[in-house]
Amino acid sequence: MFQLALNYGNGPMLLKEIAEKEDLSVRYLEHLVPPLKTARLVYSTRGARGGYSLAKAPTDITLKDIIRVLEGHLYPSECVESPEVCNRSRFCITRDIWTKLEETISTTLAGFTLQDLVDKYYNKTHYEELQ
Amino acid sequence: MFQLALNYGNGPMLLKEIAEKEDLSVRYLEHLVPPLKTARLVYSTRGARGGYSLAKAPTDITLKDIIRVLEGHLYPSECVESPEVCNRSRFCITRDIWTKLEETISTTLAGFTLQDLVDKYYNKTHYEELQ
DNA sequence: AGTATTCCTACTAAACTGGTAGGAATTTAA
DNA sequence: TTAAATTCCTACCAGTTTAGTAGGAATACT
Repeated sequence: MFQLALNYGNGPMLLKEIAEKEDLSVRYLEHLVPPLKTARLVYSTRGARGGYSLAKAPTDITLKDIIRVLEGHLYPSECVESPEVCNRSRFCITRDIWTKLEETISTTLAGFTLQDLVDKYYNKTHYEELQ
Repeated sequence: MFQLALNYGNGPMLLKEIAEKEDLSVRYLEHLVPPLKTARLVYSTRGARGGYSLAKAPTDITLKDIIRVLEGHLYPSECVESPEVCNRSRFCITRDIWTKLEETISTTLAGFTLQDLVDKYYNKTHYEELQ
């Protein structure tokens, strides 16, 4: 998603390019794509000259959006979302803590957009050029 | 640890009691104890009339202490602590985010002590009595 | 028609999680 | 001194998750 953000506005990007730049296999990346499409964070064009693009501006995609889609949840324990998995949920003190923890994780990740990463990236590059 | 905190000041507590109150097996609890001892969060007395006690006051044990001991770490990716696991660490933007995330998780958990849980517990119980 | 590329489904190997099991060591108490 | 209670140590195990690989179908451009 970071590579797509870097490429935003320049047409579709190939998995092959992303694979090279991020040192991952195309086969693996293919696996990550479907949920991102369902969540309408990216769209694809098939066939030759195809590829992937972000479906929204990098300013409008938070890391929370992405991680929720790729990892499924942000809580440290299932019981936060589904109290019924444990019959102690009703009065469990620890569960209150897990809930709090999910909130801060959630807030932290929602605080970063893809654009922030892009900006960081250019700052870092710039910084290293000055060394 | 919560049960030990509830029992703090009343001598050693049996794993059997904890197992009953938390609906876990003694066999499983036995597994959790050694790291807690090494970290000097609890101490034990063996043999008949033995059991476990907190090694410090509940006010002096944070949830971060406990979870670090039982779960080993708080970061979402190994690279936060060990940059060498990935040769992209040096310039990886995502790693900066994982580091930030670990910080907020860490801070949140360090913000709760066992005594806070005990207090919450009594408040809840009290609240339910009023229903 | 051929090539490039996404898309779909199945498979797999290693690690992790949440346990169970057997039995030795230690302490108290009758 | 023996029996009972309990922690302690080591080994094992089964299900789930993670991080992939693999084959080949569908689609679109040239």
